[in-house]
Amino acid sequence: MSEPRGNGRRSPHARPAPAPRARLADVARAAGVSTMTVVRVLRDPGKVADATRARVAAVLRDTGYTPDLVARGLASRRSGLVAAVIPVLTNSLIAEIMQGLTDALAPAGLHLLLGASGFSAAEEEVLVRAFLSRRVDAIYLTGVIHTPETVRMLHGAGIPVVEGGNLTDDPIDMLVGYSNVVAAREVTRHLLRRVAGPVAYIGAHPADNDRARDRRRGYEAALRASRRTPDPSLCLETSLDIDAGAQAMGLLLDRRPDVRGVFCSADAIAVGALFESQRRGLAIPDRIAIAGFDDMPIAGQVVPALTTLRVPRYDIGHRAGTMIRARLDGRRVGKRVVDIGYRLVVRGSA
Amino acid sequence: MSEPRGNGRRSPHARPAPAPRARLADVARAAGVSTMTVVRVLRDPGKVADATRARVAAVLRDTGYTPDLVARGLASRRSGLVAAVIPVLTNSLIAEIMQGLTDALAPAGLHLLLGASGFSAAEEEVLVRAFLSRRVDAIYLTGVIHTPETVRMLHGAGIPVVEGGNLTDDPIDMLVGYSNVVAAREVTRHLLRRVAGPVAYIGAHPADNDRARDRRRGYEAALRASRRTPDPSLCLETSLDIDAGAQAMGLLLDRRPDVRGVFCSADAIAVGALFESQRRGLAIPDRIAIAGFDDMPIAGQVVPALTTLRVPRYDIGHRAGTMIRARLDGRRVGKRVVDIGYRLVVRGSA
DNA sequence: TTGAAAGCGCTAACAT
DNA sequence: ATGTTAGCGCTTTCAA
Repeated sequence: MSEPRGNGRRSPHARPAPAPRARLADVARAAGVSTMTVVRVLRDPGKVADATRARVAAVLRDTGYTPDLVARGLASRRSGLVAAVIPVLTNSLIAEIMQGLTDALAPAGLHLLLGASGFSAAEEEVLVRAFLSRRVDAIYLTGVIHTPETVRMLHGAGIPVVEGGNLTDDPIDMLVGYSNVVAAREVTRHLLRRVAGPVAYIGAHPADNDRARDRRRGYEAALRASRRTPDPSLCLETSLDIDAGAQAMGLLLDRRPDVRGVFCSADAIAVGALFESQRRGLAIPDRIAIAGFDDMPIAGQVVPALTTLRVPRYDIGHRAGTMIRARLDGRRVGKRVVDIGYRLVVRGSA
Repeated sequence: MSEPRGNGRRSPHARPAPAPRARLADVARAAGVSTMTVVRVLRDPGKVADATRARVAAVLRDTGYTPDLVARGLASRRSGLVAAVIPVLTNSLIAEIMQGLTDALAPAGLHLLLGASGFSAAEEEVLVRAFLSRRVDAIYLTGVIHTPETVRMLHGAGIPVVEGGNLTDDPIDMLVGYSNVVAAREVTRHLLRRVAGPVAYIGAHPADNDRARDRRRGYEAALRASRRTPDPSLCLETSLDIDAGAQAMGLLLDRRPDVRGVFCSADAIAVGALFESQRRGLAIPDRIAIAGFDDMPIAGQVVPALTTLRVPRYDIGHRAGTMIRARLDGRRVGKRVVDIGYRLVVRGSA
């Protein structure tokens, strides 16, 4: 026989003691039924007699009962939580993927637990361990580079895992991405066709970032395909933002005034490079051609507009969410690896 | 006497059955101690005899025990989860606030549960209800406009709440922000001093968005202070992105070719407006001056660079996280309302 | 220094 | 159509 609770709040300065939440047992007692009947009214009202249902519903309303999802999670072994590990929150690309993911998950009552690894596989491992401890129902990982321990834990966890944003031969489980190598090769090939002189590369640091790494590989592959040798003095690695892009472009122009084209591994970098070129009075694309990657909204607005590669980022997240839901619902996922594609967008800058 | 579990996995196609996780009781049994002793080794090793501690530690290592945070949450009434409700994930401003928040929370083992309301107070209410059901330990809300029901639930929940990004007379609990009205007035006043002709306003839709609403109010206040009357044909409301900003600027220029200055309620809009002006061959700032709000990274890079208002967005999130941690640790928070300030940044565009 | 017992609020499987 | 009985894996309180 459980007694009303709520006695003995601890802090003397506590604000007006929050009324203890009604539990299932409280509702059941007030309605004169068992907890199971309340549960049925909540989940499958058809199975309960009209009179009983009405009585229980009234109590439910009066008490403002809300289920305790923590308790439910423990009992049902389903937390209703999906975790995503991303490099940083402040990258608009990634943010769009997350928006797609949360939009796909929300209708199923699944909530998004977000962790930022700062582009570190080691930090990703820490987050994955913590999320598994929280018994998340599924995990989304950015990219395909992970520590062996991360992969081991994930295999052992027996939950759906989606890697996003790139392709790989041995995904942990499911994957939604596109070939960064091939896409970057295509952009670079476009530049090589448009430009007579040297074509440079400015990209993000590739450590623990397979997208950046593969984009550089694609650039180099395109050079070799056109019988040029990748030249280290034409390749810069920097941070993933506008300011860094501008600065890197300055460095490049100082070092190699003969450069005639630049492939930037991200639009943020490309836009910075474009502005720096403008500040130096270089005509785009005639004196120097610039191409980016991602097709961020700004790419279409800068003057001249940026030639870039469009990636369906929102779709990556949404598709990942859909695959996760399918698996949690017990359905088999036909294609565990989805190549979501991309498209070269030629504009004025190259 | 609990038996080893793990019998009877359901799906016939299930991948290699994940080994059942070790529980506290498993570790205790293997080490020949009680669960409490294991807990002590984990939390307060000094209180356990050396020999016992070594034995337990070895088992802990061998089994790779990780605590079940769901069970812990139920028993301790602390989920270790902090929820944040934001309008959208894809706004870089908000993303930086979230980065600050998660950076402040992570060291305390607190995880971020993120929900996107799509600028709808009703949707925010849905999310708050769901998060309370998850027994989150604290909540961060974007802005100061909420439904009465949201406020009621939050008051009743008895957990720390931080509203961020604006000021208000009656915060729900704690608040970290700055006066959008005063800040916008200052930017507009700057424009009015620099420009002879009409000064227009392009802003985000103000419904359920108090920051946008207040920035418009600040604009209008500055006009009145300089004895001008706000003119509806000079005020446009649109979406919060570059494309929308460009389009709105086009509309404005068609409608009021005499306009000489524009205050945009966000840098994203301002940058779009700037590009549209450039496409039309209008000199900035001589023919038309443009000012933004937020000081996003791009503001300093566009040519000419954007006059704008700098807001310490990362700090808003970080400070909010610090306040939440303080309260969860049982410390009293001295200033429950923090005016984090701002700074007018004058650059070439106005 | 160590342990036993009683929950936390819910779900699941099996009664009736 | 409704109820009963055991847990889920941990924390908490009280004892020894």
